Amino acid sequence: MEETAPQKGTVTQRAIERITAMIREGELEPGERLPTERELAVRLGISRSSMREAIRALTVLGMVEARHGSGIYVTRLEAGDLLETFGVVADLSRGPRLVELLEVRRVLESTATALAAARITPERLAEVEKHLSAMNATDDPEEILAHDLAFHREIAAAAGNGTMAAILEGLSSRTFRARVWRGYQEEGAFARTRREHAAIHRALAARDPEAARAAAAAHVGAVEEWLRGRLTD
Amino acid sequence: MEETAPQKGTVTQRAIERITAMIREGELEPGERLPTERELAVRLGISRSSMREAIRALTVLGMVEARHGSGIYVTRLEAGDLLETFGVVADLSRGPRLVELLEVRRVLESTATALAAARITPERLAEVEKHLSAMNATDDPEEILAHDLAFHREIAAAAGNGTMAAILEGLSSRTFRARVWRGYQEEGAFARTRREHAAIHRALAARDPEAARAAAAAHVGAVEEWLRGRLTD
DNA sequence: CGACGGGAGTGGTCAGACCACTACGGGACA
DNA sequence: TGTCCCGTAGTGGTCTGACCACTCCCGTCG
Repeated sequence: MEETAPQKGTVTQRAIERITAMIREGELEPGERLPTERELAVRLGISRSSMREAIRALTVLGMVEARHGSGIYVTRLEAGDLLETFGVVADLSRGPRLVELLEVRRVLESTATALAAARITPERLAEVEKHLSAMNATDDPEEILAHDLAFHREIAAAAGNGTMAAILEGLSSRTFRARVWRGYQEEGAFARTRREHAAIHRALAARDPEAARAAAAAHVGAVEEWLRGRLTD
Repeated sequence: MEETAPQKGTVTQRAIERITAMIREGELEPGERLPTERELAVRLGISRSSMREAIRALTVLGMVEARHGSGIYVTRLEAGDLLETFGVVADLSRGPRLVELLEVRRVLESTATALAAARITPERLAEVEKHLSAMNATDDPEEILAHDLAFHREIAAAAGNGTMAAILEGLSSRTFRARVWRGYQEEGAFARTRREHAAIHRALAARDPEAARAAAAAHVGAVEEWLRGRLTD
């Protein structure tokens, strides 16, 4: 029936796949600039509107970045770039799925903390200590949360697995932490959190992976348990 | 200087945020149909082209699904829908990051398998057995790979954490498995893989979480080690 | 030699038209 | 009376061409 082209799916979808393939096969290197929207549209034989939709899709996926007036560029294609969308899951989750997310975080965070205990450099450990003190030196919830995030981020980075760190980053997205943390801290969990952070830091300083794993698991597990209880009410 | 609207970011970006907010706040329920593209464009005071780009972005994020001729619908918003994009990381990763991905998978897969050992139902265990036998009964690599995937998928589902299962699904995306698996199996790892799968199954049947965790970790770890060695060549 | 100003080129937005497909209901038929 | 079919209204999908906002570079002027 058809003449030449199989024409499966929408033209935009095909454009997305074509460009994805070019990036995957290495025809387009990280940081490299793509042809213009107009040129890409001509090359693939589609309209500029459709091409723009494809570009938008790739932008959301973190594969590509558009700079107004300058051009479209391939990102560094690192885990952080590609996993930025991970945060939406955390943002849109409610009820039981928040517990699931914490469960995943407990598993990954404990592993990352254990790895960090074995690999962390003195400089980075100092950074961790900095955030720990800053966190204990203020009463402003916003500031506490910020240092709390930075504390764990530093540890995740020290674990040496960028992919794991990127996933953990997504699991701690601002709105997620704010939603869960608020209720947790309102019930006077400050002291407990402080003790747990101190325990994690001690394990890191002692270069004790097993203790670090246990401390991190307990830390996340505490929030997890609290949330579980709150859901059954 | 400005009159009324602060106008931060592009209009498309704002549209994405507006609709995301509507979904997050529950104004739009899962499965519900959105207003027309044309209507949404009018409501937010932007052109249809820009609105279409916003819709495309939300489609890629798995929050929304467009059906030609019918309308735009909010997805079920389950972990599987939202984490579909996770696969692109696996598809675009090369070299050291493949090892990182396997490291993450080892951690999550071992936990999921341990949970499954404690929770799996007889029916689901029968499914697992089915794929195990099917995998051992053929020589066609394609078929083996398919049953291999299904074997682990079934176990992940039995663990009862949909989010974890969705992440693992992304880590086993077709192209990823094909790329890594091919080289691994070509070196005669069939027998080894078979033994490891059998060990995992035994642990599940025995309802032994610790054994299951160890077997799964060893299974993924074997591939991980092989890949590590191949990268240093 | 350096600052600067303008123009070419890029992504961002808009408008309006038409195409492809779905869903639904009214009419023809058994 | 019931069933099937097909027309049609309405939806997403695509195209065109125009203009705007911004970046970057190069030639000019001080």
